[in-house]
Amino acid sequence: MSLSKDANDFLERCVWPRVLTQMERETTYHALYQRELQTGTLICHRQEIADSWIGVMTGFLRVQDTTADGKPFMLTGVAPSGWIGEGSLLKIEPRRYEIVATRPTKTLHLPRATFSWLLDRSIPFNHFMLNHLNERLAQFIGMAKYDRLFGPTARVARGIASLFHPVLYPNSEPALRVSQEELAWMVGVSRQRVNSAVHTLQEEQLIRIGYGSITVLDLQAIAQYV
DNA sequence: TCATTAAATTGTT
DNA sequence: AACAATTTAATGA
Repeated sequence: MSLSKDANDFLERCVWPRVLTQMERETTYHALYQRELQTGTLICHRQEIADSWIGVMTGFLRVQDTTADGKPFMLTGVAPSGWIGEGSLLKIEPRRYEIVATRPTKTLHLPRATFSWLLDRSIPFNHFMLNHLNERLAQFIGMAKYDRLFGPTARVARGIASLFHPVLYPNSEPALRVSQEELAWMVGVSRQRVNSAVHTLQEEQLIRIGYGSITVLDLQAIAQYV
């Protein structure tokens, strides 16, 4: 079976393969395939039936929809080590959103057939999936709350915290490659506001700003920032 | 390895 | 939104 070394390293960092039996893991790994996307590539189109569960090895994905007047707006971002699209696999209906790579990105895909096969036979996989969905739900609820109650700096903090979510993105590296522009899209504020927000957060020793990257120094404080 | 250049990103108005 | 400054990545001697 011919997964790249990158893919194997990536899978070792993921949680769900660990809950499978040896046999299930082998079958699953055999079905996985890899894609490399250039900046701006649409990986999932709106209205199409989802055909795979998508893991981000490197890069960054933007999940977006468009408003009535045609302006795209970002729903969330997917950082490396995150998986997206399970919601569209659990039902058979057209996607309501589209997914775009915001930079060169490597993805790993688990085909729908294999995904369903795991759901049908593995209780541990179902437990993983429930937990995964629950964490994502909590994330969206948190986002809605912050949008209504707190100012832009807190929302930026919320956005950063969500990308460092230990369950959704079990990343080993402390630094995340995300530009301030990507953060701005994600949180729904201007890039200028993100710029000033990250400087405020840096002064408070909560994060460190890098060129095209953010390092979280105190995840606990970032997640609760008001 | 170093210097040069282009591209990306940040910082500021 | 526009512009300048800065950092990185790529290229070639």
